[in-house]
Amino acid sequence: MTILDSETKAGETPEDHGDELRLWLRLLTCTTLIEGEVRSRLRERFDVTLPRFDLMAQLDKAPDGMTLSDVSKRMMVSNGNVTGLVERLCESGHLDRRTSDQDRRVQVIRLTRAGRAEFRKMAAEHEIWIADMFSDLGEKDVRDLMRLLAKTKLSARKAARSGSNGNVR
Amino acid sequence: MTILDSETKAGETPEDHGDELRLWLRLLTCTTLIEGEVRSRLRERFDVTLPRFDLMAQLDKAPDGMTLSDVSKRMMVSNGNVTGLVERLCESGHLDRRTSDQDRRVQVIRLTRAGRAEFRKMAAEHEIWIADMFSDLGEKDVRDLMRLLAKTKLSARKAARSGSNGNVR
DNA sequence: GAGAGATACTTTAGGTTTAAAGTAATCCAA
DNA sequence: TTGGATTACTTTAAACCTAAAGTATCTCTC
Repeated sequence: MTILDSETKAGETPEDHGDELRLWLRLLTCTTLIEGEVRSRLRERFDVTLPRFDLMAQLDKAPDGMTLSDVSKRMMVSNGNVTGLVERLCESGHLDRRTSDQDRRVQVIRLTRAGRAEFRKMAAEHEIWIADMFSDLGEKDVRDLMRLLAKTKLSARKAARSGSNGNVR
Repeated sequence: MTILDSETKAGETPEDHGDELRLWLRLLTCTTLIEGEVRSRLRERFDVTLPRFDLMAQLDKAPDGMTLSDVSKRMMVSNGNVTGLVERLCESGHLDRRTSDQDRRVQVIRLTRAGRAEFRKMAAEHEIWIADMFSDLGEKDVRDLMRLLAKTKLSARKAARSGSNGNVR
């Protein structure tokens, strides 16, 4: 469809990256919008913060527990952040934490019975909220978005890897 | 393409919202990934935080300045947050702040000459980073994503409006 | 089995963020 | 024109978050 790629004659002129920037801003807006709404509903409805909910969501998918490092990687947050979150959730009785037998550096955390029950209750409503937010999208829209975002994720991850260290070009 | 819509016989059974939930998680992952990368590059390359950069980006688009409320709405963050950010950016000489003549409650902020120059320098690189992150997407992918995210934004905003107050159903 | 390096986690300092309460200025209706 | 409501911003307390430095433990090589 494109008549002529505007960048065919090498990188002389400063290339136009406006489209990608606008796309990024739109992506960010969508996420911020939804995240903010979820955050405020979690607080109003269950008096829980989003990070706590997210952490519990990770643990709910791991009946045998996770190490703090696992959580940190999955949630894409720093180690120190997880330490604090876990501490508070243990104190409130949602989480159980114990040192691994095999490796005394490792802390294994898991949801307590009560923590799991509370999470399940929240998750059920949460899922409806999310469905509501996306309700104007058709089935094909959802499929397309899934595909395009998967592609985006791969693209971004590649750029992140090559950009932060090796620095090609 | 769908043989039979699984939800044709009314809302008896708990409907399946798994697709939307997965879509939301993927959207969140993409944003977190890119945001984290941008954050770390801004720090390494320019020793500036992402919120500061975002605020300056808003001001760069408003040569006549903005009120704190404007900024707060645009950035979708709380008022108190903006107060602190602005304070630090004024102190470092990037921003200029003065009380409106018409309305003494209002603070108008704008980039200083130095602040604008520094922002432009950062923005130029930032734009390349973003383009890089999306570089595996074709032109059509970008167009499609723009369209679908616009639709998502409208859908989410509608749900947010009806959900937080009116509470239909 | 001793030491170098890696790994898992914690601590620290500083910045960001929110919700909620507080202050000051403006608006508006009786 | 006066008093109540609204608006713009600030302050406060608590949580979140990161990067960087620190501690404890493990692994691996010789």
